Amino acid sequence: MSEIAKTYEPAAVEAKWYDFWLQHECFKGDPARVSEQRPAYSIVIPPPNVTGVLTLGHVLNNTIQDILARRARMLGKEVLWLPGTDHAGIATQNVVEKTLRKSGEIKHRDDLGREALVAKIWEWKEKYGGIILQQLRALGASCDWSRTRFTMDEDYSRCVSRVFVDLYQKGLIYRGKRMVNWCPASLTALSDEEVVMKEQNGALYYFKVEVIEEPGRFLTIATTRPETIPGDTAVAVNPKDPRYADLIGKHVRRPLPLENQAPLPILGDDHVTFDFGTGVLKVTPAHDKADYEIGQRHKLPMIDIMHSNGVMNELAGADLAGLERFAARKRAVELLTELGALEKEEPYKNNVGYSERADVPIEPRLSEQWFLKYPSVEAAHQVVTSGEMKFYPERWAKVYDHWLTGIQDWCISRQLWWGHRIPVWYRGSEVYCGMEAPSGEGWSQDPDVLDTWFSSWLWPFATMGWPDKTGTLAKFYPTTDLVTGPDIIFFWVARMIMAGFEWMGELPFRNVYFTSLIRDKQGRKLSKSLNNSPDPLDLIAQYGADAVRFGTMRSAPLGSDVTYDEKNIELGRNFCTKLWNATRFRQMQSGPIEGEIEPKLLTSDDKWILLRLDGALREVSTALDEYRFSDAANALYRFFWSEFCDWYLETTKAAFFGDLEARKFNTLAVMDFVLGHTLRLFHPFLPFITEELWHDLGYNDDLPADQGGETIMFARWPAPLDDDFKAHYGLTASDEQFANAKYEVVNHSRALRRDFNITSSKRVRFVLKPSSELPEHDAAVLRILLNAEPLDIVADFAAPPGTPTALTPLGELYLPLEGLIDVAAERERLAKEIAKVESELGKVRVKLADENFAAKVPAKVLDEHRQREAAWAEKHAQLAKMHAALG
RNA sequence: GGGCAGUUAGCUCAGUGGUAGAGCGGCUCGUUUACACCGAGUUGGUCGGGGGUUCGAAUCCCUCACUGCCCACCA
Repeated sequence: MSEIAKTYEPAAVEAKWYDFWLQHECFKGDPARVSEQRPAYSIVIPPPNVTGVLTLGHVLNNTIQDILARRARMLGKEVLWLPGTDHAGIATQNVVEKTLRKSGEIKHRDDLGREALVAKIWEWKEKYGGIILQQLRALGASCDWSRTRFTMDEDYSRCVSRVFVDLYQKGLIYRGKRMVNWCPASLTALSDEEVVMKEQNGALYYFKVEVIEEPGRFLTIATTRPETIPGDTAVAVNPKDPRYADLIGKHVRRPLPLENQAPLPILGDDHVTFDFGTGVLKVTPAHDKADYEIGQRHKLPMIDIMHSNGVMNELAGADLAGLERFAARKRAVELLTELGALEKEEPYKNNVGYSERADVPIEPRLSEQWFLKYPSVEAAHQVVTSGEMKFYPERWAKVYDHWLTGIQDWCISRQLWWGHRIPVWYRGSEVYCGMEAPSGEGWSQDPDVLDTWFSSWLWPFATMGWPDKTGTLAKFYPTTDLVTGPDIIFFWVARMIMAGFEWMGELPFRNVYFTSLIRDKQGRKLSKSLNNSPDPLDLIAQYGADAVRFGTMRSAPLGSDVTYDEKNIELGRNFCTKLWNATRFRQMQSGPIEGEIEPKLLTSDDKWILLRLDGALREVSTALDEYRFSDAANALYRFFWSEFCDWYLETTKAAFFGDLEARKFNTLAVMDFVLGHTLRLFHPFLPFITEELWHDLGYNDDLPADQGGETIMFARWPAPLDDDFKAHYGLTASDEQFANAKYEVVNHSRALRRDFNITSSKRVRFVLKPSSELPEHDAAVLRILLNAEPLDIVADFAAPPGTPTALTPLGELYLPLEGLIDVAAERERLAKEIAKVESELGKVRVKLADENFAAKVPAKVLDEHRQREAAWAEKHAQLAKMHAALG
């Protein structure tokens, strides 16, 4: 308990409490504590790249995880939120190589060689890796840092080898010469998922070739890649195509290169479509996936005309050899033109596969690689379609299903140095696969490393001590929730599910929450290169971590993208300030109090706010149960600002500043009840400020440590108010209605002030002619909310004609203006009011007059319309009477 | 080419059959002691177009348009 400062200074408060939590080991997940009474809740962080720095995407993702983890703790669960980083093979090697080149240390990785470069990357990792984990602390992430893992930790690496060997022995991993996606920039094979399609403005080139058996007869072929002509080994047409069917089995003369005049056979293949280009396809089995398959079907030779870096080799012919592939394309077109073979060139848009990392077009290339036939596909498929594992939003299940249905073998080897080395050794024609090097002389290990995702897919259990299934793994696996971006649903989520079934015999997590994508105001993804991605640490420094968290949560709905707007963060900051000041107001009235709420002394306002609190408790819990974080945040915002501050707090002033001293204690007790619930309800969203205020108000002092005595982190999650509670305190719907009616009187008074230009700060006399007796407290509240001096409650008030009047649910409210009475003006004002009422009344009456309506509408709706009509009609009658009284 | 989202106030978005909403912005007024990072009031919408179902449609159905994302071996 200490005095709340005038303004909230997030930086100091955040550092103080984060240190406190760490010192008290509040984030620790201990399997020994798990029991039936204390169930486990676990979540593994999607490991960011070691090279990563915090982005708004991470803020969104990790705030959600933190909310889930903190709420689970408050619900009395033993929580493990396990953090860590991913070695991110290709990305990290690129970053470090680039750094070394920039500093002039090397020109090329070969300058260092494999071992030295890997050592350098490790050095770099120790120094800069994990910056992002430090940054997550600034956000308030309650990860169990003592369990931080890295995908290249020694025991993690053993897990990777173990599953490789296992899969190899099961016959699911094989080595083969296949067409793969080759990245000519990174000089490695890639998986299908690492290739992104991009639309290109290219050209379609039409060139002709002569049929050898029928001199003078030419075929025209359309291609986007004329530079691959030297690699052609056939020409294909559809056998059902009447234009060309007779040519199958004959040959054409190869147009390029000039020195290779070996004829190309014309063959029939169903893959060829009639209506694309000319219906004649050049077949280049070594440089196109589809052509490769045609080649296989027809046993065509393959001519690889390119080096691995995309430069044409000597098989491309003297004219093209040595040229980079796109330069070669230009040259090939020139050559075709010179030969008179080029018929035309049309602009053409097509999709080209790009290397996701290096952002260059990939080259289909035949090479020796390791492949994996995915394991446990059926189980992974079933668990989602059956609904045992739930996706949020649900529609991702369909995407997942579709991918799993058409799944191809996974190319898992990479020609890189940074990563898990493939656990296979060769000696002559002998091959050995094992976790350790084979004994004996002359063995050499496969030089390739594994795809990064081949280690990431083990994350949920390899981080928990697998293959030892006791301890952590026994208690915390399967994890409860996974929170990640939909962009890695195939890369990571799907594969983790398979791995979970394959090695744990069980799903790895029960629920998957896919986060929104954050875009800028122009709808673009946030990215470094566009420089449209604000640094979350700057935002935290400027607005406070809670503000960033709350602003982000409030604006990120389940299931759709969000547009980033700093205004949202600002709103978060304003909200924290509001929370701070409202709490300060409580403290200014009194220090901590002893004792309970006295039911008999509850006012209609007290009952109203308790019922509104109940509504908020239900709304927030339900929303969180359904992973609707923005709805939960909005409910909190609305409750606290629009209900607690705007109305309830103002009514308490009747007790605190008015002449009803007797109610002061009870009002404090109600405030403490509401604030105590509110702070706990807010804690997962706003961990720092709630912890600070919890202590400042002294709410921690009378609770034992495991109920939030030392920290709000372990305070009980507030349950909705039950029926016993409501009965005990006499909370009924009619109390709520009465309070609402009272607040409506206030709204009417404000409208009157507006109409007669009386500012809200000016104290004026109001007279209420009550329709029923008004309790003393409510009169006092009205006096304060109306800013009336005095507020006369006069049952038989006879207002001078022309006195501004409003009809309220509690009676007629008068604004007697001495010397300012203007009968004509008041008559006009009433006429306007009447017109409005008549319009509403008319609308309802039109509906009710419709025979169809009355006959077909449900009774409930009909009833509701009749009530509405009656209400408007009554109002209309009263207004008309007042209008008539003015003469 | 296939699939999935979305289109509501100037902006960002709620609203799944019954009186169109919130926040921000704009405008007006206000330093009444929790808060000007505030309070009070006010201004903004033929709910993308067209058709249909219904007593009644932002909401259900059909269709079109536009935007975004995912999947796909027409070179």
